[in-house]
Amino acid sequence: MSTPNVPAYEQVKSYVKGQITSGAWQVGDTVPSEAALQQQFGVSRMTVNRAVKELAAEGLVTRLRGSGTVVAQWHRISSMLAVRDIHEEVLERGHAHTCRVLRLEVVVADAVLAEALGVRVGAPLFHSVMVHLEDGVAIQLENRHVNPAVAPDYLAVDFQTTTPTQYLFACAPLTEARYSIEAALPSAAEAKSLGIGRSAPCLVITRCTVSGAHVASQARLVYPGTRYSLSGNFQL
Amino acid sequence: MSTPNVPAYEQVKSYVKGQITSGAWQVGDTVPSEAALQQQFGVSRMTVNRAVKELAAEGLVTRLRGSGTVVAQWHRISSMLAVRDIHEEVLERGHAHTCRVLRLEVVVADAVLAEALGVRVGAPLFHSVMVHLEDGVAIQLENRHVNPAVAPDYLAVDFQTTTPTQYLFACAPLTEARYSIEAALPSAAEAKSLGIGRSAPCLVITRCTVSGAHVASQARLVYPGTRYSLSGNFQL
DNA sequence: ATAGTATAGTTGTCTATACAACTTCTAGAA
DNA sequence: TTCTAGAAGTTGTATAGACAACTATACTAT
Repeated sequence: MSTPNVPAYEQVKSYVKGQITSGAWQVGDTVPSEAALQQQFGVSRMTVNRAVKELAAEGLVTRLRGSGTVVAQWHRISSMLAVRDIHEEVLERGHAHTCRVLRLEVVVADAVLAEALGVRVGAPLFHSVMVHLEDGVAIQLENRHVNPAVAPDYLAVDFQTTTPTQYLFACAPLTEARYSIEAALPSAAEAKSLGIGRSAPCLVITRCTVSGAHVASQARLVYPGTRYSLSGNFQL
Repeated sequence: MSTPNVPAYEQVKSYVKGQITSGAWQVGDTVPSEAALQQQFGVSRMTVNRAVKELAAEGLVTRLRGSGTVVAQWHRISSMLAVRDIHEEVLERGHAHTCRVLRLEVVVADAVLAEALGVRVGAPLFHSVMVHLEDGVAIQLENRHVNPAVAPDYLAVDFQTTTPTQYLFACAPLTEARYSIEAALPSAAEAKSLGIGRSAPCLVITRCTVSGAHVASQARLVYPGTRYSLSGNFQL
């Protein structure tokens, strides 16, 4: 090791990464074999293996047993897009988060809800509608249906101190989540609750969370487009 | 190894993952140490280390040297959200992708563009506006400014066969990308080009790609909300 | 010429060991 | 009681070696 502070495998990673990002190694080019890198850096094969394996996990290279390693086609333009708990997000910006509960009730599952939550038509479901405010400004309307089998005490939760997401996490471990993001206009009720016009475009996130064999809940999150945007970045 | 086909480290991973998703180990609980798991499974410590290290990379557990491993506080319902090349996305759905180029020209950088692309005010920039169609239906309007230093031949590209993203990838390796997603109404020109009304909400993705020292390009991608949605899912 | 076989090269996994870096707890000293 | 030093426990990194699984190539026999 030349520099004791930087691990050897990181040095190998940096080297390979540098060759790729500089354009020296083009897409489809073969990356030196582990044996070659081992000689070049004077480290053990396991160390080289770790370096290249991690690069493969990051999507920079593609490995094929018996064949070799090549520079990958798409350095994932896909990136981690965090859809986080609104409470934490607001707090992290150093602002105050408050919540106004508009509805908290038991409803009967219609065909659509029954299908989505995996219950029988006519089965009872918990339903909550609340507005989340950041420094007094409404930034999210949360319309949620909850499976009573997963969170039997949902109606008794104090949503001033606990968000539905937090409570559901505590009730049952999450095993799967599906979501979609689209642009849409708010319904009349949603517009009124958010204090925006009916023609104001909104980001609508629909999220369905699964816990084991049960669908835990389905949520429709409406964000006024003028007050909220998702952002992310991607490096290397 | 009980089953020769499944690697030992995968068995350890499955075990730990199962304990977490079943709720047996709650958030904050300590995960058995590598030495304990080593004894339990009768494998070497390196194998256990790989298993738990990968779980940490996946975000299921948090590790702290000297202290131990605990079940992670994953309020990050984060997931890979793929913002992909429109061409491939349409082809993958088995549909036909066509493209209508509306503008392809040289413009002079104003203050905003100069700042975004890291060039001087007044410097020349390439500007393209095109509509992408899926089976003849407009699904994306792409408004892009390109740094000539990165892609000097941008104006000569045949965008019927090559998308700007593909061409820019070929020109210069991507090192960084920033993007944001918001809901907005289209401008009059955008609405006309997409064949939608001015009051139709749209998903707007703004993306800035960096290649080495240069900002390669900045793009504004407008998707009609009624025809497009981003979706993803997250497991385990 | 073609098909099958052997061989070299490459990656995937696993072991046993070693040391370093860090945290936590405990026992002893002030 | 309070502080400090040390011991024990835990994770991070690295090594040398081994075998398995797979690919690609070259060679041989038909």
